[in-house]
Amino acid sequence: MSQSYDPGAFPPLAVTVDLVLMTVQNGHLAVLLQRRSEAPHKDEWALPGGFVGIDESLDDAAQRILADKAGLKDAWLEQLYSFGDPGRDPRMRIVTIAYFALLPAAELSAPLAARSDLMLAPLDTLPPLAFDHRTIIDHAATRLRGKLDYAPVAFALLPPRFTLRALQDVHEAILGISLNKPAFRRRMIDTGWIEGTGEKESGGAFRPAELYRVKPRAS
Amino acid sequence: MSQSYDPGAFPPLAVTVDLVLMTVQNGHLAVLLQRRSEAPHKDEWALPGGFVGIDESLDDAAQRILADKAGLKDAWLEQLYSFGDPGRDPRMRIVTIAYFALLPAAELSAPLAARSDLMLAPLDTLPPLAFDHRTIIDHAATRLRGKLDYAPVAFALLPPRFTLRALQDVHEAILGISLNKPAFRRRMIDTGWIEGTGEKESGGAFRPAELYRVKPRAS
DNA sequence: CTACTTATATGCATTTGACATATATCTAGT
DNA sequence: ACTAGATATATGTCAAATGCATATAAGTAG
Repeated sequence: MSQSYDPGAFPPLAVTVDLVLMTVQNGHLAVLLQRRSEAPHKDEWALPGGFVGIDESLDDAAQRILADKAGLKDAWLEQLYSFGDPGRDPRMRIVTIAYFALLPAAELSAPLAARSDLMLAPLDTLPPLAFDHRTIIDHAATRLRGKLDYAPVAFALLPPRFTLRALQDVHEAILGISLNKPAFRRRMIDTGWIEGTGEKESGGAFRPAELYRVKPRAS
Repeated sequence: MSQSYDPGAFPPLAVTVDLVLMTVQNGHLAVLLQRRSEAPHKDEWALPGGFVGIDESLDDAAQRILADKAGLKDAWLEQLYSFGDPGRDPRMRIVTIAYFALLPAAELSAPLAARSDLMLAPLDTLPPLAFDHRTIIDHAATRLRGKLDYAPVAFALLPPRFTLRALQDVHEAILGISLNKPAFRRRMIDTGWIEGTGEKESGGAFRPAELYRVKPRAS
Protein backbone atom coordinates (compact mmCIF):
# COMPACT_ATOMS: atom_id res chain seq x y z
CA MET A 1 0.00 0.00 0.00
CA SER A 2 2.98 2.26 -0.01
CA GLN A 3 3.53 2.24 -3.76
CA SER A 4 2.22 4.81 -6.16
CA TYR A 5 -0.99 3.93 -7.93
CA ASP A 6 -2.93 4.71 -11.04
CA PRO A 7 -6.25 2.94 -11.52
CA GLY A 8 -5.83 2.76 -15.26
CA ALA A 9 -2.50 1.02 -14.87
CA PHE A 10 -3.89 -2.11 -13.30
CA PRO A 11 -3.99 -5.11 -15.61
CA PRO A 12 -7.25 -7.05 -15.75
CA LEU A 13 -7.82 -8.89 -12.51
CA ALA A 14 -11.02 -10.13 -10.96
CA VAL A 15 -12.15 -11.11 -7.49
CA THR A 16 -14.71 -13.84 -7.04
CA VAL A 17 -16.34 -15.60 -4.14
CA ASP A 18 -16.62 -19.38 -4.17
CA LEU A 19 -18.88 -21.14 -1.72
CA VAL A 20 -18.31 -24.45 0.03
CA LEU A 21 -21.77 -25.40 1.24
CA MET A 22 -21.63 -28.54 3.35
CA THR A 23 -24.27 -30.67 4.95
CA VAL A 24 -24.57 -34.11 6.52
CA GLN A 25 -26.35 -36.65 4.36
CA ASN A 26 -26.81 -40.28 5.39
CA GLY A 27 -24.17 -39.94 8.05
CA HIS A 28 -21.58 -38.48 5.71
CA LEU A 29 -20.37 -34.97 4.94
CA ALA A 30 -21.44 -33.78 1.52
CA VAL A 31 -20.79 -30.62 -0.46
CA LEU A 32 -22.98 -28.76 -2.94
CA LEU A 33 -21.60 -28.75 -6.49
CA GLN A 34 -22.76 -27.02 -9.62
CA ARG A 35 -22.19 -28.21 -13.16
CA ARG A 36 -20.47 -25.51 -15.19
CA SER A 37 -22.42 -24.27 -18.19
CA GLU A 38 -19.54 -22.41 -19.81
CA ALA A 39 -15.86 -22.71 -20.65
CA PRO A 40 -13.43 -23.19 -19.11
CA HIS A 41 -14.13 -26.57 -17.57
CA LYS A 42 -17.52 -26.64 -19.27
CA ASP A 43 -19.74 -29.47 -17.97
CA GLU A 44 -17.38 -30.22 -15.10
CA TRP A 45 -18.43 -29.96 -11.48
CA ALA A 46 -17.40 -26.89 -9.54
CA LEU A 47 -18.20 -24.92 -6.42
CA PRO A 48 -20.95 -22.34 -6.83
CA GLY A 49 -19.50 -18.87 -7.01
CA GLY A 50 -19.59 -15.51 -8.70
CA PHE A 51 -17.82 -12.23 -9.24
CA VAL A 52 -17.84 -9.72 -6.41
CA GLY A 53 -19.78 -6.62 -7.32
CA ILE A 54 -17.77 -3.42 -7.40
CA ASP A 55 -19.79 -1.96 -4.54
CA GLU A 56 -20.46 -5.21 -2.75
CA SER A 57 -18.62 -6.41 0.35
CA LEU A 58 -17.11 -9.89 0.37
CA ASP A 59 -19.57 -11.06 2.99
CA ASP A 60 -22.48 -9.69 0.99
CA ALA A 61 -21.28 -11.47 -2.12
CA ALA A 62 -21.09 -14.76 -0.25
CA GLN A 63 -24.56 -14.17 1.17
CA ARG A 64 -25.88 -13.46 -2.31
CA ILE A 65 -24.45 -16.65 -3.78
CA LEU A 66 -25.77 -18.66 -0.88
CA ALA A 67 -29.24 -17.20 -1.33
CA ASP A 68 -29.06 -17.78 -5.05
CA LYS A 69 -28.24 -21.48 -4.74
CA ALA A 70 -30.00 -22.44 -1.56
CA GLY A 71 -32.66 -19.76 -1.26
CA LEU A 72 -31.41 -19.21 2.25
CA LYS A 73 -30.66 -16.21 4.33
CA ASP A 74 -29.73 -17.27 7.85
CA ALA A 75 -27.27 -20.11 7.39
CA TRP A 76 -23.99 -20.33 9.24
CA LEU A 77 -21.43 -18.65 7.00
CA GLU A 78 -17.82 -17.67 7.47
CA GLN A 79 -14.87 -16.74 5.33
CA LEU A 80 -12.58 -19.70 4.69
CA TYR A 81 -9.42 -18.82 2.78
CA SER A 82 -8.29 -17.00 -0.33
CA PHE A 83 -6.78 -18.61 -3.40
CA GLY A 84 -5.02 -16.64 -6.07
CA ASP A 85 -2.37 -18.59 -7.90
CA PRO A 86 -1.77 -16.91 -11.27
CA GLY A 87 -2.65 -19.98 -13.33
CA ARG A 88 -5.72 -21.15 -11.46
CA ASP A 89 -8.09 -19.74 -14.11
CA PRO A 90 -7.03 -19.76 -17.77
CA ARG A 91 -9.14 -16.73 -18.71
CA MET A 92 -7.42 -14.14 -16.57
CA ARG A 93 -5.99 -13.53 -13.15
CA ILE A 94 -8.72 -14.36 -10.69
CA VAL A 95 -8.39 -14.19 -6.93
CA THR A 96 -11.17 -16.02 -5.14
CA ILE A 97 -12.26 -15.59 -1.56
CA ALA A 98 -13.66 -18.94 -0.47
CA TYR A 99 -16.55 -18.92 1.99
CA PHE A 100 -17.83 -21.82 4.03
CA ALA A 101 -21.50 -22.45 4.79
CA LEU A 102 -23.27 -25.16 6.78
CA LEU A 103 -26.90 -26.17 6.38
CA PRO A 104 -29.18 -29.01 7.52
CA ALA A 105 -29.71 -31.42 4.64
CA ALA A 106 -33.46 -30.91 4.76
CA GLU A 107 -33.14 -27.29 3.71
CA LEU A 108 -31.35 -28.28 0.55
CA SER A 109 -33.90 -30.70 -0.83
CA ALA A 110 -35.99 -28.00 -2.49
CA PRO A 111 -33.22 -26.33 -4.50
CA LEU A 112 -31.76 -29.71 -5.39
CA ALA A 113 -35.08 -30.86 -6.77
CA ALA A 114 -35.68 -27.63 -8.64
CA ARG A 115 -32.32 -27.24 -10.34
CA SER A 116 -30.73 -30.00 -12.37
CA ASP A 117 -27.30 -28.34 -12.39
CA LEU A 118 -26.89 -28.79 -8.64
CA MET A 119 -25.83 -31.91 -6.82
CA LEU A 120 -24.79 -32.98 -3.35
CA ALA A 121 -21.57 -35.00 -3.44
CA PRO A 122 -20.24 -36.98 -0.46
CA LEU A 123 -16.75 -35.83 0.49
CA ASP A 124 -15.28 -39.30 0.17
CA THR A 125 -16.46 -39.81 -3.39
CA LEU A 126 -15.99 -36.43 -5.00
CA PRO A 127 -15.99 -36.26 -8.79
CA PRO A 128 -13.13 -34.47 -10.56
CA LEU A 129 -13.53 -30.76 -9.93
CA ALA A 130 -12.81 -27.66 -11.95
CA PHE A 131 -10.00 -25.24 -11.09
CA ASP A 132 -8.50 -25.71 -7.62
CA HIS A 133 -11.88 -26.41 -6.07
CA ARG A 134 -10.80 -29.73 -4.68
CA THR A 135 -8.15 -27.97 -2.63
CA ILE A 136 -10.72 -25.49 -1.37
CA ILE A 137 -13.00 -28.27 -0.20
CA ASP A 138 -10.15 -29.98 1.60
CA HIS A 139 -9.42 -26.73 3.43
CA ALA A 140 -13.05 -26.52 4.48
CA ALA A 141 -13.15 -30.06 5.81
CA THR A 142 -10.00 -29.46 7.85
CA ARG A 143 -11.41 -26.23 9.24
CA LEU A 144 -14.64 -27.94 10.21
CA ARG A 145 -12.90 -30.76 12.07
CA GLY A 146 -10.69 -28.27 13.86
CA LYS A 147 -13.54 -26.03 15.03
CA LEU A 148 -15.85 -28.79 16.12
CA ASP A 149 -14.56 -29.07 19.67
CA TYR A 150 -14.35 -25.45 20.63
CA ALA A 151 -17.06 -23.71 18.63
CA PRO A 152 -20.78 -24.43 18.29
CA VAL A 153 -20.69 -25.27 14.60
CA ALA A 154 -22.35 -28.69 14.58
CA PHE A 155 -25.72 -27.13 15.38
CA ALA A 156 -25.70 -25.38 12.01
CA LEU A 157 -26.13 -28.85 10.49
CA LEU A 158 -29.18 -29.68 12.59
CA PRO A 159 -32.74 -28.40 12.80
CA PRO A 160 -33.57 -25.99 15.64
CA ARG A 161 -34.60 -28.91 17.86
CA PHE A 162 -32.52 -32.03 17.89
CA THR A 163 -31.75 -35.06 20.02
CA LEU A 164 -28.37 -35.72 21.54
CA ARG A 165 -28.18 -38.80 19.34
CA ALA A 166 -28.56 -36.67 16.21
CA LEU A 167 -25.88 -34.31 17.50
CA GLN A 168 -23.55 -37.22 18.05
CA ASP A 169 -24.24 -38.51 14.54
CA VAL A 170 -23.18 -35.14 13.15
CA HIS A 171 -19.97 -35.17 15.15
CA GLU A 172 -19.17 -38.69 14.05
CA ALA A 173 -19.81 -37.82 10.42
CA ILE A 174 -17.45 -34.87 10.61
CA LEU A 175 -14.70 -36.65 12.51
CA GLY A 176 -15.10 -39.98 10.77
CA ILE A 177 -14.86 -41.89 14.05
CA SER A 178 -17.38 -43.25 16.53
CA LEU A 179 -17.66 -41.62 19.93
CA ASN A 180 -18.50 -42.92 23.37
CA LYS A 181 -22.11 -42.12 24.09
CA PRO A 182 -22.25 -41.22 27.79
CA ALA A 183 -19.02 -39.24 27.54
CA PHE A 184 -20.24 -37.32 24.51
CA ARG A 185 -23.54 -36.55 26.17
CA ARG A 186 -21.87 -35.22 29.30
CA ARG A 187 -19.36 -33.22 27.32
CA MET A 188 -22.05 -31.53 25.23
CA ILE A 189 -24.17 -30.62 28.22
CA ASP A 190 -21.11 -29.28 30.04
CA THR A 191 -20.30 -26.91 27.19
CA GLY A 192 -23.36 -24.91 28.15
CA TRP A 193 -24.24 -24.45 24.50
CA ILE A 194 -27.52 -26.35 24.65
CA GLU A 195 -30.53 -26.76 26.88
CA GLY A 196 -33.34 -29.30 27.05
CA THR A 197 -36.78 -28.27 25.88
CA GLY A 198 -38.77 -30.80 27.88
CA GLU A 199 -40.32 -32.05 24.65
CA LYS A 200 -39.70 -35.52 23.26
CA GLU A 201 -39.15 -36.61 19.72
CA SER A 202 -42.12 -38.39 18.13
CA GLY A 203 -42.55 -41.12 15.58
CA GLY A 204 -39.81 -43.37 16.86
CA ALA A 205 -40.46 -47.01 17.46
CA PHE A 206 -38.93 -46.99 20.94
CA ARG A 207 -38.30 -44.66 23.83
CA PRO A 208 -38.32 -41.09 22.51
CA ALA A 209 -35.33 -38.90 23.26
CA GLU A 210 -35.55 -35.41 24.65
CA LEU A 211 -35.25 -32.54 22.19
CA TYR A 212 -32.55 -29.97 22.85
CA ARG A 213 -32.00 -26.51 21.41
CA VAL A 214 -29.09 -24.08 21.28
CA LYS A 215 -29.08 -21.60 24.13
CA PRO A 216 -29.73 -17.97 23.16
CA ARG A 217 -25.99 -17.07 23.38
CA ALA A 218 -24.40 -17.19 26.79
CA SER A 219 -21.77 -14.43 26.51
CA MET B 1 -17.78 -18.21 -11.77
CA SER B 2 -20.84 -19.12 -13.77
CA GLN B 3 -21.47 -15.66 -15.16
CA SER B 4 -20.29 -14.42 -18.50
CA TYR B 5 -17.05 -12.47 -18.49
CA ASP B 6 -15.18 -9.87 -20.44
CA PRO B 7 -11.85 -8.72 -19.06
CA GLY B 8 -12.32 -5.21 -20.35
CA ALA B 9 -15.61 -4.93 -18.57
CA PHE B 10 -14.20 -5.13 -15.10
CA PRO B 11 -14.11 -1.86 -13.26
CA PRO B 12 -10.84 -0.90 -11.61
CA LEU B 13 -10.17 -3.13 -8.67
CA ALA B 14 -6.90 -4.03 -7.02
CA VAL B 15 -5.66 -6.81 -4.79
CA THR B 16 -3.05 -6.11 -2.16
CA VAL B 17 -1.30 -8.06 0.53
CA ASP B 18 -0.94 -6.55 4.00
CA LEU B 19 1.41 -8.06 6.51
CA VAL B 20 0.94 -8.39 10.26
CA LEU B 21 4.45 -9.06 11.50
CA MET B 22 4.44 -9.79 15.22
CA THR B 23 7.16 -10.38 17.74
CA VAL B 24 7.56 -10.49 21.49
CA GLN B 25 9.31 -7.49 22.95
CA ASN B 26 9.87 -7.02 26.68
CA GLY B 27 7.30 -9.65 27.45
CA HIS B 28 4.63 -8.07 25.28
CA LEU B 29 3.33 -8.76 21.79
CA ALA B 30 4.30 -6.06 19.32
CA VAL B 31 3.54 -5.48 15.66
CA LEU B 32 5.62 -3.89 12.92
CA LEU B 33 4.14 -0.65 11.57
CA GLN B 34 5.19 1.59 8.72
CA ARG B 35 4.55 5.28 8.46
CA ARG B 36 2.72 6.07 5.23
CA SER B 37 4.57 8.39 2.86
CA GLU B 38 1.60 9.10 0.60
CA ALA B 39 -2.07 9.90 0.65
CA PRO B 40 -4.47 8.64 1.75
CA HIS B 41 -3.67 8.56 5.44
CA LYS B 42 -0.32 10.21 4.77
CA ASP B 43 1.99 10.15 7.81
CA GLU B 44 -0.28 7.76 9.68
CA TRP B 45 0.86 4.35 10.82
CA ALA B 46 -0.17 1.32 8.78
CA LEU B 47 0.69 -2.28 8.17
CA PRO B 48 3.36 -2.86 5.56
CA GLY B 49 1.85 -4.08 2.32
CA GLY B 50 1.82 -3.83 -1.42
CA PHE B 51 -0.01 -4.67 -4.59
CA VAL B 52 0.04 -8.25 -5.78
CA GLY B 53 1.90 -8.62 -9.07
CA ILE B 54 -0.18 -9.82 -11.98
CA ASP B 55 1.90 -12.98 -12.26
CA GLU B 56 2.66 -13.35 -8.59
CA SER B 57 0.93 -15.76 -6.22
CA LEU B 58 -0.52 -14.43 -2.98
CA ASP B 59 2.04 -16.34 -0.94
CA ASP B 60 4.87 -14.98 -3.06
CA ALA B 61 3.62 -11.44 -2.62
CA ALA B 62 3.53 -11.87 1.16
CA GLN B 63 7.01 -13.36 1.07
CA ARG B 64 8.24 -10.41 -0.97
CA ILE B 65 6.83 -7.85 1.41
CA LEU B 66 8.27 -9.69 4.37
CA ALA B 67 11.70 -9.80 2.75
CA ASP B 68 11.43 -6.14 1.83
CA LYS B 69 10.68 -5.00 5.38
CA ALA B 70 12.56 -7.50 7.46
CA GLY B 71 15.17 -8.78 5.06
CA LEU B 72 14.00 -12.24 5.96
CA LYS B 73 13.22 -15.36 4.02
CA ASP B 74 12.46 -18.19 6.39
CA ALA B 75 10.05 -16.71 8.90
CA TRP B 76 6.82 -18.38 9.89
CA LEU B 77 4.17 -17.01 7.55
CA GLU B 78 0.55 -17.90 6.92
CA GLN B 79 -2.47 -16.33 5.33
CA LEU B 80 -4.72 -14.64 7.87
CA TYR B 81 -7.96 -13.29 6.40
CA SER B 82 -9.21 -11.16 3.54
CA PHE B 83 -10.77 -7.73 3.87
CA GLY B 84 -12.62 -6.08 1.04
CA ASP B 85 -15.30 -3.69 2.19
CA PRO B 86 -16.03 -1.25 -0.64
CA GLY B 87 -15.15 1.83 1.35
CA ARG B 88 -12.01 0.65 3.07
CA ASP B 89 -9.74 2.58 0.68
CA PRO B 90 -10.90 5.96 -0.70
CA ARG B 91 -8.87 5.66 -3.91
CA MET B 92 -10.60 2.65 -5.42
CA ARG B 93 -11.95 -0.77 -4.60
CA ILE B 94 -9.12 -2.67 -2.96
CA VAL B 95 -9.35 -6.19 -1.62
CA THR B 96 -6.49 -7.07 0.68
CA ILE B 97 -5.30 -10.50 1.66
CA ALA B 98 -3.80 -10.19 5.11
CA TYR B 99 -0.85 -12.38 5.99
CA PHE B 100 0.53 -13.11 9.41
CA ALA B 101 4.24 -13.50 10.18
CA LEU B 102 6.11 -14.24 13.41
CA LEU B 103 9.75 -13.42 14.07
CA PRO B 104 12.10 -13.31 17.08
CA ALA B 105 12.59 -9.71 18.15
CA ALA B 106 16.34 -9.96 17.63
CA GLU B 107 15.93 -10.43 13.89
CA LEU B 108 14.06 -7.15 13.62
CA SER B 109 16.63 -4.90 15.25
CA ALA B 110 18.63 -4.38 12.05
CA PRO B 111 15.76 -3.23 9.81
CA LEU B 112 14.34 -1.13 12.62
CA ALA B 113 17.64 0.65 13.05
CA ALA B 114 18.13 1.13 9.33
CA ARG B 115 14.72 2.50 8.41
CA SER B 116 13.14 5.40 10.20
CA ASP B 117 9.68 4.73 8.75
CA LEU B 118 9.37 1.44 10.62
CA MET B 119 8.41 0.97 14.25
CA LEU B 120 7.48 -1.83 16.60
CA ALA B 121 4.31 -1.00 18.52
CA PRO B 122 3.09 -3.02 21.53
CA LEU B 123 -0.40 -4.39 20.94
CA ASP B 124 -1.81 -2.78 24.06
CA THR B 125 -0.70 0.72 23.10
CA LEU B 126 -1.29 0.88 19.37
CA PRO B 127 -1.40 4.29 17.74
CA PRO B 128 -4.35 5.18 15.47
CA LEU B 129 -3.98 3.16 12.30
CA ALA B 130 -4.82 3.79 8.66
CA PHE B 131 -7.64 2.00 6.85
CA ASP B 132 -9.04 -1.04 8.68
CA HIS B 133 -5.62 -2.12 9.86
CA ARG B 134 -6.60 -2.11 13.49
CA THR B 135 -9.22 -4.75 12.74
CA ILE B 136 -6.66 -6.83 10.87
CA ILE B 137 -4.28 -6.77 13.82
CA ASP B 138 -7.07 -7.81 16.17
CA HIS B 139 -7.81 -10.78 13.93
CA ALA B 140 -4.15 -11.77 14.02
CA ALA B 141 -3.95 -11.61 17.80
CA THR B 142 -7.04 -13.76 18.13
CA ARG B 143 -5.67 -16.28 15.66
CA LEU B 144 -2.38 -16.47 17.52
CA ARG B 145 -4.01 -17.09 20.88
CA GLY B 146 -6.22 -19.76 19.36
CA LYS B 147 -3.39 -21.64 17.65
CA LEU B 148 -0.99 -21.54 20.56
CA ASP B 149 -2.18 -24.74 22.23
CA TYR B 150 -2.44 -27.01 19.26
CA ALA B 151 0.20 -25.82 16.80
CA PRO B 152 3.92 -25.17 17.26
CA VAL B 153 3.75 -21.43 16.59
CA ALA B 154 5.46 -20.06 19.69
CA PHE B 155 8.83 -21.35 18.49
CA ALA B 156 8.70 -18.93 15.58
CA LEU B 157 9.14 -16.18 18.16
CA LEU B 158 12.26 -17.73 19.67
CA PRO B 159 15.80 -18.36 18.49
CA PRO B 160 16.67 -21.90 17.36
CA ARG B 161 17.79 -22.83 20.88
CA PHE B 162 15.76 -21.66 23.81
CA THR B 163 15.08 -22.45 27.46
CA LEU B 164 11.74 -23.65 28.73
CA ARG B 165 11.55 -20.45 30.73
CA ALA B 166 11.85 -18.38 27.53
CA LEU B 167 9.16 -20.51 25.90
CA GLN B 168 6.88 -19.92 28.86
CA ASP B 169 7.52 -16.19 28.68
CA VAL B 170 6.37 -16.22 25.06
CA HIS B 171 3.20 -18.11 25.93
CA GLU B 172 2.44 -15.74 28.77
CA ALA B 173 2.98 -12.71 26.55
CA ILE B 174 0.57 -14.08 23.97
CA LEU B 175 -2.11 -15.17 26.42
CA GLY B 176 -1.69 -12.28 28.80
CA ILE B 177 -1.83 -14.55 31.83
CA SER B 178 0.78 -16.27 33.96
CA LEU B 179 1.11 -20.03 33.76
CA ASN B 180 2.03 -22.70 36.26
CA LYS B 181 5.65 -23.61 35.74
CA PRO B 182 5.85 -27.39 36.33
CA ALA B 183 2.61 -27.98 34.46
CA PHE B 184 3.74 -25.89 31.52
CA ARG B 185 7.07 -27.68 31.37
CA ARG B 186 5.48 -31.14 31.35
CA ARG B 187 2.88 -30.10 28.83
CA MET B 188 5.48 -28.77 26.42
CA ILE B 189 7.67 -31.85 26.71
CA ASP B 190 4.63 -34.09 26.23
CA THR B 191 3.71 -32.39 22.96
CA GLY B 192 6.75 -34.02 21.41
CA TRP B 193 7.53 -30.80 19.56
CA ILE B 194 10.83 -30.15 21.31
CA GLU B 195 13.90 -32.03 22.51
CA GLY B 196 16.72 -31.15 24.86
CA THR B 197 20.11 -30.42 23.35
CA GLY B 198 22.20 -31.28 26.41
CA GLU B 199 23.68 -27.80 26.27
CA LYS B 200 23.08 -25.18 28.95
CA GLU B 201 22.50 -21.51 28.59
CA SER B 202 25.42 -19.30 29.52
CA GLY B 203 25.82 -15.87 31.02
CA GLY B 204 23.15 -16.21 33.67
CA ALA B 205 23.88 -15.33 37.25
CA PHE B 206 22.41 -18.56 38.58
CA ARG B 207 21.82 -22.16 37.64
CA PRO B 208 21.78 -22.31 33.83
CA ALA B 209 18.77 -23.91 32.16
CA GLU B 210 18.97 -26.55 29.47
CA LEU B 211 18.59 -25.39 25.90
CA TYR B 212 15.88 -27.04 23.84
CA ARG B 213 15.25 -27.05 20.11
CA VAL B 214 12.30 -27.91 17.88
CA LYS B 215 12.31 -31.51 16.70
CA PRO B 216 12.86 -32.02 12.95
CA ARG B 217 9.10 -32.62 12.35
CA ALA B 218 7.59 -35.72 13.89
CA SER B 219 4.83 -36.62 11.43
C1' DC C 1 -48.46 -57.91 30.17
C1' DT C 2 -44.03 -59.16 28.25
C1' DA C 3 -40.23 -58.70 25.10
C1' DC C 4 -37.47 -55.51 22.85
C1' DT C 5 -34.97 -51.39 21.84
C1' DT C 6 -33.24 -47.13 22.82
C1' DA C 7 -32.66 -43.08 26.18
C1' DT C 8 -30.76 -41.69 30.34
C1' DA C 9 -28.17 -42.06 34.66
C1' DT C 10 -24.52 -43.85 37.55
C1' DG C 11 -20.19 -46.03 39.11
C1' DC C 12 -15.37 -46.65 38.54
C1' DA C 13 -10.75 -46.72 36.74
C1' DT C 14 -7.52 -44.07 34.08
C1' DT C 15 -5.68 -39.90 32.54
C1' DT C 16 -4.82 -34.96 32.56
C1' DG C 17 -3.71 -30.88 34.63
C1' DA C 18 -3.06 -27.45 38.55
C1' DC C 19 -0.55 -26.56 42.51
C1' DA C 20 2.73 -27.17 46.36
C1' DT C 21 6.98 -28.77 47.68
C1' DA C 22 11.48 -30.86 47.50
C1' DT C 23 15.99 -31.45 45.36
C1' DA C 24 19.82 -30.03 42.16
C1' DT C 25 23.12 -26.76 40.28
C1' DC C 26 25.02 -22.70 39.24
C1' DT C 27 27.33 -17.73 40.76
C1' DA C 28 28.88 -14.50 44.10
C1' DG C 29 30.82 -13.42 48.12
C1' DT C 30 33.33 -14.33 52.40
C1' DA D 1 36.63 -23.94 50.43
C1' DC D 2 32.45 -22.98 52.01
C1' DT D 3 27.91 -20.72 52.34
C1' DA D 4 24.01 -18.00 50.78
C1' DG D 5 21.01 -16.95 47.24
C1' DA D 6 18.53 -17.72 43.10
C1' DT D 7 16.85 -20.44 39.64
C1' DA D 8 16.24 -25.09 37.18
C1' DT D 9 14.33 -29.47 37.56
C1' DA D 10 11.75 -33.31 39.67
C1' DT D 11 8.15 -35.33 42.50
C1' DG D 12 3.75 -35.90 45.09
C1' DT D 13 -0.95 -34.95 45.77
C1' DC D 14 -5.43 -33.62 44.60
C1' DA D 15 -9.25 -32.36 41.55
C1' DA D 16 -11.33 -32.42 37.14
C1' DA D 17 -12.06 -34.64 32.77
C1' DT D 18 -12.53 -38.74 30.06
C1' DG D 19 -13.44 -43.62 28.64
C1' DC D 20 -15.87 -47.66 29.52
C1' DA D 21 -19.21 -50.78 31.70
C1' DT D 22 -23.44 -51.27 33.79
C1' DA D 23 -27.97 -50.20 35.65
C1' DT D 24 -32.42 -48.05 35.26
C1' DA D 25 -36.30 -45.67 32.64
C1' DA D 26 -39.63 -45.20 28.97
C1' DG D 27 -41.55 -45.95 24.97
C1' DT D 28 -43.66 -49.60 20.98
C1' DA D 29 -45.10 -54.07 19.24
C1' DG D 30 -46.92 -58.36 19.82
